[in-house]
Amino acid sequence: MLTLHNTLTGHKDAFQPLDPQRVTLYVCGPTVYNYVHIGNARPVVVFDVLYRLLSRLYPKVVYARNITDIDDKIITACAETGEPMTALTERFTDAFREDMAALNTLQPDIVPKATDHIGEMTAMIETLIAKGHAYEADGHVLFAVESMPDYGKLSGRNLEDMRAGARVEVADYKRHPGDFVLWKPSSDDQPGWESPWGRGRPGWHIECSAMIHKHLGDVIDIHGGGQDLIFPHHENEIAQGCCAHGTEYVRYWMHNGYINIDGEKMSKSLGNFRLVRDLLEKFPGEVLRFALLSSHYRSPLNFSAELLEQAESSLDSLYYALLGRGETVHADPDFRLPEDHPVLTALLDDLNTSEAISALHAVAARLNKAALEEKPTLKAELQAAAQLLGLLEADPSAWFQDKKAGDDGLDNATIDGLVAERTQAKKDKNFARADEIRDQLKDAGIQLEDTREGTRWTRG
RNA sequence: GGCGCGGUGGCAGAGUGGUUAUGCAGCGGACUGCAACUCCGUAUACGCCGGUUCGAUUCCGACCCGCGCCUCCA
Repeated sequence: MLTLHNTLTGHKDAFQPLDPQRVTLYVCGPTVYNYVHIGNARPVVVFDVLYRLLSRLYPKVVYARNITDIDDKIITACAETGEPMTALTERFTDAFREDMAALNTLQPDIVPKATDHIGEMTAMIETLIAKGHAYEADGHVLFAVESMPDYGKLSGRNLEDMRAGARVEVADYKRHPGDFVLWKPSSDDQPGWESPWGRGRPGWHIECSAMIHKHLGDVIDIHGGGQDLIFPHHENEIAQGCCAHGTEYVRYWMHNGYINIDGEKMSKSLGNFRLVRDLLEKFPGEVLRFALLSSHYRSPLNFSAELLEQAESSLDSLYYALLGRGETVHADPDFRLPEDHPVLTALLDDLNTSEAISALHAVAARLNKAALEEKPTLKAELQAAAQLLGLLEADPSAWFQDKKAGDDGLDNATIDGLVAERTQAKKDKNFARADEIRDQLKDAGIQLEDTREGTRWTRG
């Protein structure tokens, strides 16, 4: 049984899909005005694991993750670069797709773009106005939070507190300080679309509600995102979705914790972010993925070079188990991971990825110790279990040989030649020459290992 | 001010009312021509103070410290 921590209830709940034949998952995607940082990547990787898990448990999972390609930050970025909006957003959408692919995440089934859904958004806004949940004022359309009795239920706040705690100047056309924009007017130099309220553009929250409604339905099973989206974004989505369609909108809300740098939240506004793109220059994507999964998704994760180095060492040891001691082992193609496998049960417990990784190491240890005839099954077990986490999908020898190719200035053929020369030297008991070659390669970052089946080499 | 989260061994990081987390790094040993990999063994821990209990890192209360949201943000 799968249990998930639901922000709405505040504790772990048994997951019961509305329709077990069609589980629906929506995750908030990026606003494409910049390259994404590792904090943006965390929910993508976390919910990728959830997607893999759900796909094992249910016959059909529909996973959607949006692209926000209209937003004031985008307009600002365009003004700075002088680039047309679609050129800029397409550039960063492509970059996002590439970066996430490098982290070995699966493509969602649906990747809707906000600008393709302006019609759905205006239709939803009209519904909200018709039902008395929204009003037009000063060229804007605003959601009236007081029209919704349980507004604030996700983030645990009430309207009185919000009025008292308002830290920003409230626009005078708002009936209540908590009222939020559904549609706002665009000036002539800003991107905009014709609407019943004049030329304008959508507010931030409406796109997700409209796209969920169109692609997934009136009610979805799981909606995920970063903790900072709980308020106001997801609270307002609930308001829109519930009030427009008279449903509960989302049944399970899941939120991942932040990534910190030196104990402080990593964010674009603080300027202490690490771009995925830059990190990929130094570490394989799988190392970044492993680091992101090394702690529980709801805990803060302190990001550092040491974290990545430890992740790489740990991942190496798992790949070493697959690589073996020189013997040739083919994974058993008929192996199927049992329902009570420790890696699976760890993930079923609210995605306990650190425990799952621990269980992975236990399988690797058994594989390392196993008799040759037991290795095909254990190798298949390790790969099948790791697949749930999106790990260990590379060829083991390619993992070691290719991961830092180019750093040492040696191509694989040259290395193979030196290794062959050393093997001959060893045969001739010329250990001085053999060690000289090994030291030379070691200085270039290449380790040699003598196995029963011959010498093999690894980078990094 | 309102709401919420967390403080675990050198580092990362799970978990539990009594029994080894796990990984990385360290130390000792086996293997090896020497190494590497692997295996075996091993040290170091649960913020502080009370309470409940036969027994608490795990439950309860107070305190200290750190962090987050309340405003764009994964």
